[in-house]
Amino acid sequence: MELRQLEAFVTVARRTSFTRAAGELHLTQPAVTRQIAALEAELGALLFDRLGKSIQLTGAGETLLGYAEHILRLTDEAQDALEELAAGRVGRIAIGAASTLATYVLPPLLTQFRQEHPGIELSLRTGLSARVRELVLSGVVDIGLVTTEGEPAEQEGVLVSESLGVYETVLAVPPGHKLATQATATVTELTGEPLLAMTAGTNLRTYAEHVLADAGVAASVTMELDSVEAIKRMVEAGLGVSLLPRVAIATEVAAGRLVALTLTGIPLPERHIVVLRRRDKHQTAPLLAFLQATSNQ
Amino acid sequence: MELRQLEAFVTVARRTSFTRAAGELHLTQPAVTRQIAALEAELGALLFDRLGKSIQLTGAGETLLGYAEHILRLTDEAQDALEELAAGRVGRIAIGAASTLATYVLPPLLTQFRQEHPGIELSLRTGLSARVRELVLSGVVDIGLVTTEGEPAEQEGVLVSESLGVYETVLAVPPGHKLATQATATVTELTGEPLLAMTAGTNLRTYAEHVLADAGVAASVTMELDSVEAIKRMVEAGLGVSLLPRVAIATEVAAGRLVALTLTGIPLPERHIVVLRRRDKHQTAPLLAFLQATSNQ
DNA sequence: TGCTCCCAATGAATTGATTTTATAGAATGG
DNA sequence: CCATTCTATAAAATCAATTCATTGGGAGCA
Repeated sequence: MELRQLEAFVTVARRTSFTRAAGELHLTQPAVTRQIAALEAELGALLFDRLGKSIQLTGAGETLLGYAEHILRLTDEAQDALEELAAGRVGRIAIGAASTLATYVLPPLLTQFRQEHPGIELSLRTGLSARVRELVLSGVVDIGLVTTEGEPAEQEGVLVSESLGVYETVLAVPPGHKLATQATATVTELTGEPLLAMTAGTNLRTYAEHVLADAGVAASVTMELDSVEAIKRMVEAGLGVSLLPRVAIATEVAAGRLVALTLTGIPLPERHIVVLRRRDKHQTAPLLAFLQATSNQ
Repeated sequence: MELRQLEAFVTVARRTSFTRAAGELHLTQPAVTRQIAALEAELGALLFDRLGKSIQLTGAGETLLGYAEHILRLTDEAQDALEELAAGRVGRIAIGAASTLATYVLPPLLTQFRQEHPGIELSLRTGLSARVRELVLSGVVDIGLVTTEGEPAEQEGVLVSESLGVYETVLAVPPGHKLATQATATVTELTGEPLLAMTAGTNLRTYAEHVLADAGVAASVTMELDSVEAIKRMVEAGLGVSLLPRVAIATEVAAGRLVALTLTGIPLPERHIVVLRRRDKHQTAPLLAFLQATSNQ
């Protein structure tokens, strides 16, 4: 059974004539005759009674006709659905993102994207940057948003990277702090300051320790927390200062609850916000739209 | 899009491998690759991301997979349905029958047939024998049950005939009648008897008149009715006698309410109960079962 | 009855599509 | 880095479908 044969069959049944069906199908009459004959042979059933000049569906033919019309309608629907996908009107994007980015960068981005592309489903998985990289590699997510040490390699293995900008770490102090009037701060100015930090093992903590060590500053970590949000509240409460991503405190800075000081004289390479994807994974229309939205941010 | 391609696609998707799918389909791997490639080209969409060693359905692939599985399930169902038909477990027989036969011959036949073949729908159209013949010719009914004058021709044009037996016309008299003790009667014995007859124009009336005329008997038609049932009631009531088909009074004879006398010395050829069908119309399994049931009667 | 028209079926040749064989190219896993 | 294990591709062979030309059979009409 082939769709071509079913189409011929349905046409013959509708026009009650092999010859007329042939015309409609842009075929010759023998071709149609043979397709029906092939169907009949395979199904082991006569589909038409050949009553001399006219033909008539048999019971088997009527039964098959119902199925054939259903099947052909489904093929049309399938094609329509794929066109919708190709046009980017519907679809699905699976995003993997490092936790900080998922919390502070993605929400406004996704909100806007969802408004502009209401037909596209979004799914989000979060994790450490290394884990996100694995998700992209295995194809579980279409793209990953991670942070990197230094300028990302354009391409490594099957992965393609594109930087969305610098992922700046700033010094967060409460408005009343003695450094709060400055726009910038050197790492050495942190000497003696009570420092709030993420738990050991996180990217942020590792980076902070590197920064301090490379500058020869022996800062005292007075409190260790497992949540950026918690650290922010502590700093606001005047319990100390902290090195935090600029994107993580943008809201508090705008509201005047925190002050962000750009760190100068940092010996480490700048970190970047990077979009990651497999080179060999097809970029669907929705994905392209999303990538464009992130770039324009 | 062809079913062969969809089958290949579904297999590849299920086994997540062109090579394994090829084995399952009893094809080589390049053949499968080409079928998928053809699908992708026609649909204008990538169906799988080729991630080096492994492959993964794209969004378009997932969309198509749903349709493809649905479509393939329908083709299986269609084949099953046609097998049911071929096996004669389901089906439909359209029967045309002359009115008398429909009333007195068919009911017990159909009752039994329905019990033995509960899956087969039966439809019945009645009419004069000539009309039934037209219905068979035009293919509106699968077979016709008619009465004929004389032995039916085995084949005339596209019609095939088979006699089911003699359609005997007998003399119906009430139990107390003077002829009621005889088993047979000659036509001349009808002289002077009050005769009840069908309305002019019916086959039965025409036949009765021929019988009487050819025997030189001038019988008086005392009452003309348009229903065999009515005539039977009148004869039972002693209002006269009548020439009726034996099959039409079998019940009353068995119950002792009427007596049937075989007519002897009839100059006309015997009438037959005949099954009529188009030679070029396929005999389905249900139809064959029905024909066999009628023959065994 | 015979004639013509019209339709489907068939045979042979051709065209077209699919499959196989053999091989290349690419990525993974040790 | 090498061996392995995938998919992709090129060319030849096989298989299937289409066309052209023709036959056969029923229907309509004189």
